[in-house]
Amino acid sequence: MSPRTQAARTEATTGQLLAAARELFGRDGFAATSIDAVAAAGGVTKGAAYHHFATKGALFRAVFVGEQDRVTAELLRTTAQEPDPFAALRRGCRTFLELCLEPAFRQIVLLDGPAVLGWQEVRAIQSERALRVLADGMRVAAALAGEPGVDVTARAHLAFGALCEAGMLLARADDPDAALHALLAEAERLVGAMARP
Amino acid sequence: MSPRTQAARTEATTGQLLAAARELFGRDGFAATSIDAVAAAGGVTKGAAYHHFATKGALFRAVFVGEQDRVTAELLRTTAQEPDPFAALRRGCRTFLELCLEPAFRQIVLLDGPAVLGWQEVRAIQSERALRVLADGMRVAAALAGEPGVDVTARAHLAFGALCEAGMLLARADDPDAALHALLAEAERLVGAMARP
DNA sequence: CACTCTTGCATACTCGGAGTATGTATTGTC
DNA sequence: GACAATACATACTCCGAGTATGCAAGAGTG
Repeated sequence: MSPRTQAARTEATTGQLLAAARELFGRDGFAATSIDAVAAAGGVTKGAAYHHFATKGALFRAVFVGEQDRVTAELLRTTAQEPDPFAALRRGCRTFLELCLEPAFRQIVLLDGPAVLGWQEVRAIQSERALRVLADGMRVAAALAGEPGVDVTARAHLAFGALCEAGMLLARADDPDAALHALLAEAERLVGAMARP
Repeated sequence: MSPRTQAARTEATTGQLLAAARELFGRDGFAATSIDAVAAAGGVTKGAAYHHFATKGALFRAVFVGEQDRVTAELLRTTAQEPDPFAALRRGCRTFLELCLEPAFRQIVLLDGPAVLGWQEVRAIQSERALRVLADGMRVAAALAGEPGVDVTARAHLAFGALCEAGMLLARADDPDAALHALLAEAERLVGAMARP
């Protein structure tokens, strides 16, 4: 190997580990995935994993945050093109549900996340990410609908919970495409209703 | 001990185990609870536990089903007194959120359930219980609102997801009573909106 | 009411996986 | 170039899920 800087080594190793962890956690779930397996899949040993991540939960947390960042970026990207706040909310629903079509995303974000990290931790992570985007969107929409300055955090949470459930429901549908349309309609209805006074 | 019938012995032992399991799973979570601990708390040994429950997951499943039955019974009891379908739906929201005030209920039903049993299994269990009550209520309400025969399963799921999220949100509120009122208002709004065309 | 057969349960294991201790090589600093 | 710090590997410990086996106490049959 060519000599590299420490930062580069760390970057490379954690990158391998995170990629492998996202793969295995996403496919087999947190409980059924061992650190050894992740390390092996990442081309390193358990020692390396424990050098960079204090615990198995910490590794999972990093993967979880990565997924959250992905959703947030997607949400910001797709909704930015919608000038109308309500249209942006609907577009956000669609983006989120489309992400839920990935089994790994569902497993990590919707199933294991809360159980492994605790709800409080998950909430803290999401508050600055997807939930923030949703709440911001609802605030703008509420202002447009003639109810400015209202506190939308609770509404955003409820709507988010509904979206997560829709995502899981979508997963096991016989015809995902048809289900996506039906659930999307319901979700848009719901979010729209929540965003108005 | 006085000589007893086999059925009575089984009944007693599984009862002890389920009570202890509900206590420990509810307090420490599934992962942090060992079968040994449950058995000890129930006054028996691991052997007894594994005689009646094939696996740790099976024991958890039994506890989970017990909680689901509890919710369902409570929902049926409290909503039965409401003559108006919409009032019954609102009452159901209140009942559910009040149950969510119990930490053990949240831990078992909302946090660990999906991760341990898988979403599909959880859905199957709930479909004949709480979700059924909610869907039935929404069907009646939809019929009253002039949209009879509509398929409300998707809506019921979304509303249920929102309620679960509200339950978790309620848990960490500084003032649970005030939060209960605020969230209840939002939840009733949401369920009401979902139940109408 | 003997005699088996089955069921309920305890004790004694195996084994895999999370976390730790320690050694070694590589990089960064003076 | 010596010393420190960091990145990583190897070799453990230990706990807990699941298994094997043994035994005792109902339950069916003559």
